[in-house]
Amino acid sequence: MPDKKRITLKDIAKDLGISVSTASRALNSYSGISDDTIKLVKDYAEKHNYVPNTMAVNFRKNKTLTLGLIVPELVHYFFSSVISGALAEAKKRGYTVLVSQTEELLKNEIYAARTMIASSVDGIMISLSNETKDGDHLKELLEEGRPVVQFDKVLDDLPTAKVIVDDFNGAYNAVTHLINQGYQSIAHLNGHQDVNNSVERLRGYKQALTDAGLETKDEYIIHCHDISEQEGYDFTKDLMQLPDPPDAIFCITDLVAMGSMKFLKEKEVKIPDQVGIVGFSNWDMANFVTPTLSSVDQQAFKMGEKACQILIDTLKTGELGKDETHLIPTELIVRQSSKRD
Amino acid sequence: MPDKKRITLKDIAKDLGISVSTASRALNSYSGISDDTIKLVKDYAEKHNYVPNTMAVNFRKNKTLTLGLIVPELVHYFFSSVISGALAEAKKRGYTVLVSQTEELLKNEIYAARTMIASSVDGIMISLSNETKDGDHLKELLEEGRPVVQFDKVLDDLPTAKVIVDDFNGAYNAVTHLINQGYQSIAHLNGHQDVNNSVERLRGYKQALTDAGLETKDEYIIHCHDISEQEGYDFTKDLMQLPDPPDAIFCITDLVAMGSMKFLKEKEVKIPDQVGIVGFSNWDMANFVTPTLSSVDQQAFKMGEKACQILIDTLKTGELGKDETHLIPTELIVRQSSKRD
DNA sequence: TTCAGCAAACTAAACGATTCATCAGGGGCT
DNA sequence: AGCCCCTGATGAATCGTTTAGTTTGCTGAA
Repeated sequence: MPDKKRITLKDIAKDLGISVSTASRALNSYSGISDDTIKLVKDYAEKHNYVPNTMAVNFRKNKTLTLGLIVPELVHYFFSSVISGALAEAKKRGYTVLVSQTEELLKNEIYAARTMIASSVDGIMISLSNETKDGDHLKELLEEGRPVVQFDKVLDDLPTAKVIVDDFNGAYNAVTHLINQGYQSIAHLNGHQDVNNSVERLRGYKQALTDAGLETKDEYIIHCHDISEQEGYDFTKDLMQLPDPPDAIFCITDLVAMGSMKFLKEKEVKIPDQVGIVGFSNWDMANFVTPTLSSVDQQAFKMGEKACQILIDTLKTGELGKDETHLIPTELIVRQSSKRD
Repeated sequence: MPDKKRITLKDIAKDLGISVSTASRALNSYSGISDDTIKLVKDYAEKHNYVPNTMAVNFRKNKTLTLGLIVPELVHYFFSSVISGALAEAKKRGYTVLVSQTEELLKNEIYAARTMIASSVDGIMISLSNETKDGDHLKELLEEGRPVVQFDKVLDDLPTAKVIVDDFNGAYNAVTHLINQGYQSIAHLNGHQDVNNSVERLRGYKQALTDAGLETKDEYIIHCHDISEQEGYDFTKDLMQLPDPPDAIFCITDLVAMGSMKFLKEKEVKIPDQVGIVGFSNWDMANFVTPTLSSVDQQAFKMGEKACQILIDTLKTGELGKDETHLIPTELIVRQSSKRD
């Protein structure tokens, strides 16, 4: 059992014949310490490989330099990218990150929030589960003075900073692109109308059509329930059986787009010649399907970065985050599935 | 600024007219406290929502109930699954997890290890970066008595517990499956021979051929450098231009398999009729390519679980982990790309 | 010469929980 | 009655660091 005991401030002080407080101040470059002493202590610390005991520091300062990050699903291109961005920003600013996933269950989310409190993180970033309808468990954090930043799936009436994807413009640009490619009858596989993202994307879709002088048809707008590949398949089938089938489909998600393309390929409908497809999310698989799938990139990495940045800024200024919403711009990635010229 | 001050043991003691130590012992169900007092204290704590200050406990006990987890790449199906498994196990046993990624760079790995030490995690799980050739930065942890568990990409001569995929049997089963499907000339797109996984998979490939009485041909074994889709494409082209081209390809990775299939589809070679393909990793995209890709699932979730379990067991027993290697069995997922009957 | 002023160092308290060593009091035993 | 032992409770030390408050000693001005 190695357990090589770490050297402490006390050891330094004793060996150098100074007091513990002097050693502490010297290392932290506090005022009221001579340059000589500072050098002396720093050299000694360096040489003896002094590492301050973080637990003691945390305890004393009542800060941990640790942030909590709660996501619904970890094995997910979008969320792992968000985490990646948050980790990068946190690292840059000297913080570490405690990660937890809820599997889209409220009870896990509450548990995670409690755990974060217990681990005394300085603040948290969270993307809410689908089940979450109120934020009592987050209020507990706020009441303790630990700031919260919501991202992606947020609760509007919870007074915290929020970072969300610019779904409206993402959808708007995607549909406008389809129009520019010459598609005339564009359908939209949308999601639940009680989910914000779905609402915004639908709004963007409609606005793009309107702005281009195209009419919106109700039968071209279908709402998925569980946003699965199967639904993409089934609803595309429905769409293509309409008396006046669409010549392009804007899908709420790449997964739905996969199902959509699967059906079309089975029926030997040519993509993009006969029907154009654009997805949303830009999963890595968009590159690997045939034809490759055009998609709206949500810049998840940037979202993680931004959320983390806001959180740390809040911690630094000491103000308990303002209730501001930040939009992350999307980027349309055009691939084969929608390029007709 | 809310900052509702938490109640402390001292408060409880004062209000109840007992000593702090009695309160502490009562809450921790120590011996030598009457049942009456225990009930009294527990009820009071419950009522006033007492939460022990974790930082103080950590400090006092020199334990954090926090584990470190270091992976090369977070945005990656395999690694995010590992993390997911580790988080699940950690949660089950009351631990939290600090996550960090190295982007396959040694310098980041060293930094991450340092950060973990500084954050005083109780122990860490790590999958090494490609650049890592020695484990000095991990020895620092071991010397502090913090156990380390290596997984996936490991350094054999570092005396820690290791959890790795059973690459040999995974490859063996994949190739045997191809043989059973009637393929006779099976090629293998392998990786670097200084990476353990590659060596093992190659060994499994050869053994399967030998056991089936088939001969191994050198020109059927190609070593990729960066294991990319492009390489899969290029090397498959090379293979198919041989005077005696293979009728099946076992690819070191799904990504390589993607490239392989891309080439074959472009040349209108029928998969699986003319050429069978099996990949390794079972990425989610294996389900979305056409035809769907047979692949060896590495059970990443289980690997994370196992690594975490070993780590926590080590912590509980207090022994600094034995140098044992645990193999995680693989599972062959047969899809269209290799099913000929 | 004396003392205000200041820099540099020190002492000690504090953070909140755990735990070792101690103590009071009561019951049982001789 | 005197002694021991046991139970239930207490006091105080401790973990390593930070920091408020104080002391020391020196310089330079009155």
